[in-house]
Amino acid sequence: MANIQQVAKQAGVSVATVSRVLNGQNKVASKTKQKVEEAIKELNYEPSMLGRNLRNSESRIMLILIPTISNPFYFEIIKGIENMALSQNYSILLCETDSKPEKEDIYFDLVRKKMADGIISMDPAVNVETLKELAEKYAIIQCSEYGGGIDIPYVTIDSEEASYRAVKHLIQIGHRKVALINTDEKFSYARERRAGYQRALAEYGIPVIDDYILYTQQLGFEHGQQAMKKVLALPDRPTAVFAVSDLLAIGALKEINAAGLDVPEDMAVVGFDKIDFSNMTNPTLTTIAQPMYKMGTIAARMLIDLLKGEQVDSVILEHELIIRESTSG
Amino acid sequence: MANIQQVAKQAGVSVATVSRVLNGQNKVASKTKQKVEEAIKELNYEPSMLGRNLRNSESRIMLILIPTISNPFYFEIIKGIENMALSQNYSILLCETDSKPEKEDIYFDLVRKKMADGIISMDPAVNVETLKELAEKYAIIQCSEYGGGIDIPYVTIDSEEASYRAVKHLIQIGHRKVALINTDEKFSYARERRAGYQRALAEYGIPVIDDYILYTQQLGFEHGQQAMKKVLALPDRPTAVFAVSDLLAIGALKEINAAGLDVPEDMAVVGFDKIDFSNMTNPTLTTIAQPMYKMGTIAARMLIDLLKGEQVDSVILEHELIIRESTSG
DNA sequence: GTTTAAAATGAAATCGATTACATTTTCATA
DNA sequence: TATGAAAATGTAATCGATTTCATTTTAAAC
Repeated sequence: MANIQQVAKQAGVSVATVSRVLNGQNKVASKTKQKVEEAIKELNYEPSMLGRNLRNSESRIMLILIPTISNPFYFEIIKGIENMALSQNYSILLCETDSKPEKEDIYFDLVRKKMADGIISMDPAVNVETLKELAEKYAIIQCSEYGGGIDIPYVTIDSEEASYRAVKHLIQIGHRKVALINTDEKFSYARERRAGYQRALAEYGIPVIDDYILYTQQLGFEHGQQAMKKVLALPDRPTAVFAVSDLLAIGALKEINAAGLDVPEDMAVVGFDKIDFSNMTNPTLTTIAQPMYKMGTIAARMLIDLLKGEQVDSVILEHELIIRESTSG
Repeated sequence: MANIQQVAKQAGVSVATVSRVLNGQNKVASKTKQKVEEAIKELNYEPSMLGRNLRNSESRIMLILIPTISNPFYFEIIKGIENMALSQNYSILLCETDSKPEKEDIYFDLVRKKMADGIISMDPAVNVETLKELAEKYAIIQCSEYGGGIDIPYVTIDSEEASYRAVKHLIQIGHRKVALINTDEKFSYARERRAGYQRALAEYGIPVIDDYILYTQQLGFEHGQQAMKKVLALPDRPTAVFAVSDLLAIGALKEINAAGLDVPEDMAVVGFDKIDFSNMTNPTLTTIAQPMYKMGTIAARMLIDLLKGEQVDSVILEHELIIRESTSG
């Protein structure tokens, strides 16, 4: 575990010269450079990030805030973030909040303590006040989710429009009784997706029936099952259902199967996110694809720019309706 | 962004005293302590991990090496690791290798550069030579996977026994033609699972048919589909299949459905891992449950102990056969 | 009021790098 | 050969904490 002093001694130069060789920018005579490189090799020297980071007042770590790692929705985004980060010599600290403020706080502290340089938040449940406050002093990007009305740069898709298209698709293939399985409207995307749902209905002159709109606490499989149970129990049963996440939709799928009904014959289903598993179910799931990998790379790029002190603007990416078996018998 | 000097000045004490208050162990007069705490509050001071880490020659970060984040198998393990790590003031750096040595190397470098204190490797494809070399200087734990014959502590289950039980279950419910969808036997667990498969067959006097053993490159859904295609095309078609991962099994399930066959009537299926999705398929999947959360906490505990310089022994955990619809009509 | 041991506190070194500034070397030119 | 600018290198401060060792303060015992 040699340090820069020892390398300098071994090469017969000063630490400044070794540092210059290490960082490459400054001009060092090629003969000197060679001596230093030999010394580095001989001593098996690896520069310590601890020293470098302290001196540079940075950690080269970005913190990724997600509610839970169990939702595959985040996979591709994380991959995108990771690859961009890696290419810029950043590492990522993956942090599950479980949507709990206490855990959130632990992670925010990491930034305050300079363990991480900035945050990419994908947690819709994040404490908006704290985030806002934090954003005044630290670099923060919101990814896929964003708290409305805060001045923190974000990258996301147009949820309202995506939802509108999903529901329009259902109407166009003949459905007029469309249920919506939504989550808590404290989340902006939930409000937007309901708005899109209503816009599609309105466009075709279909009245909104309150009983057709279900709310779940979370986006998981079981919540989809429970919501679907209620849908199936409705007196005037819908013929189609749009769930705001694939996991919800897959839960609904399972429940419909369990009730002995056929998808899409008796009940068409549309999900949201295009997670890997949406293609593994039987039938495969019609869903809205978000450009997740790209979203990840952009979020990471934005954070890095922010850290460099550059001006960063929010980005809205394209989405796509993927029609599969659950809406096309 | 106050530092310890400013706090000391504000409180009218030396930095040593502030440090002592911060770390709590040394005795500081309660009056002094109060002064310091007030100064900390007034200046909104947060100790910098950069300074602390340099001084302590540690990063308080552990590196988690996984082949890909796309396999839900790792979820619970990661959660286990994270919670244990958090409780001991460690953070985790999640690193996807994509089973590529180049990416692996980038992450190994993080340890060499003291960006991370140690490694929990869950990557069976990891370069064993490099790992062995690294283990001489750094703290490393193998989790769920382990390269045979290396002197690196691991936590895992008894794969041979688990596989034996899975196949025995199939035999006991009446199957004598059991296919095995395995992965590359360069992985120790693949060798062990084949051994367990053979032991079960042998115990019931069933000859091993080479054609019934399939090998896939990876553990993913598509690989399960492809392997199942081959199984279904066999002249003397098996009546049951044991896949060494749930994703493979789910791929197989899909393929069997696509062929118009019924599970478990025409083909019983057993998976391995008990990922969340194994309960969302139709039919639900019989599988081997590994105590993943526990495995994660133990791995983290072991790494922390290793970092403290303590002696650490390998651990083998219990597994459990979960019988569900795919083997019980 | 001394004496003395224990408790509290402080001064300064240290961890391992980077970098501003000072100094030395090189080398083209007069 | 002397000159001076440019290039190369070195010295030492710095980042922000912890900790050893020395010093001062406290308080108990006589």
